[in-house]
Amino acid sequence: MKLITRDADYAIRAVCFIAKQGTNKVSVEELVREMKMPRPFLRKVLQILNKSKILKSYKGQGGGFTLALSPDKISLLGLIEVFQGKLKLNECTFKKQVCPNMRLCRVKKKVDSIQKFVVSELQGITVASLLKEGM
Amino acid sequence: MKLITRDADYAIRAVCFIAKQGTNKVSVEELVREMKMPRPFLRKVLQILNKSKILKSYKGQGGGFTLALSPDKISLLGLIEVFQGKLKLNECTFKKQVCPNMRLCRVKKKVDSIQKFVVSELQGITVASLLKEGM
DNA sequence: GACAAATGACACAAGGAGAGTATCATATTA
DNA sequence: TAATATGATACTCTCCTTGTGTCATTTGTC
Repeated sequence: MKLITRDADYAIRAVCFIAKQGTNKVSVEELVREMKMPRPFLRKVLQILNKSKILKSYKGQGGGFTLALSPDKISLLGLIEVFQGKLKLNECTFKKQVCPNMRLCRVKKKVDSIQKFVVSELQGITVASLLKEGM
Repeated sequence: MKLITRDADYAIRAVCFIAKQGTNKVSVEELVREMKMPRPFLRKVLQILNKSKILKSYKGQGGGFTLALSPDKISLLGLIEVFQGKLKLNECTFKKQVCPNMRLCRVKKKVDSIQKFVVSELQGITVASLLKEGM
């Protein structure tokens, strides 16, 4: 059970690195050298981050990526959800057909509260806060 | 991201039902009728619960399953870990080769603390507590 | 003892998700 | 216009989830 999948993990590291470079564009080449990730996979990750408007991309010679948002506006939760969809620990594997008492289900209620905690924790961690402590 | 996989979910419901029947043996037939789970899959789930000494099985005519432990000794965490292995949210997808600063990694630290919370919450929910509130 | 009724032990299979690759199209700028 | 970036997209490979199916073994009843 992974809370953070590989692509999300790559994304976190890449975004932190890009954030550190400020307004300087960072190319895929640079990231590959620096972080030793598989090039094609990283490219896909960056493209997704671009589409979801967390990064801004520049094509052509001298192109690359910069942040599209300020580092304190990018949370771990946000990055995770870009790749894994909305964080849901509480989805019942049985839909209505099997489990008629969804509202009363104590298991679901407990998992709901766990989920709330996890979401709020992940929301509180921003790229800015990660950089501050020297990642 | 599922916290509780399907087999663990089946297990929780089956164990609760069996617990309600006290010392009476419960057969697969009965469980299938009652809970509408696929028969062969449920059989597998029950066999696993038997092997991990949460249930006790009785072969032959009139056989079935009873609890091997008292309901307050069976936690949600225990049931989940039988099927999904030790609950670990905090395993870094990068081992040492890529991520040299495992100890300093703030992401890992945060996830560690989230994991501790989740584990302790799930440990606190027992079959006894589920039954008390009328599952 | 024979038979029926239960569980035990496996081996197999379909489907999807995670992780990664490969190729061509498009934009930029020197 | 050629070189250098990213964009779009389709494909592969493997493992995990969610099952199914078959035969063996045990046990209670007639």
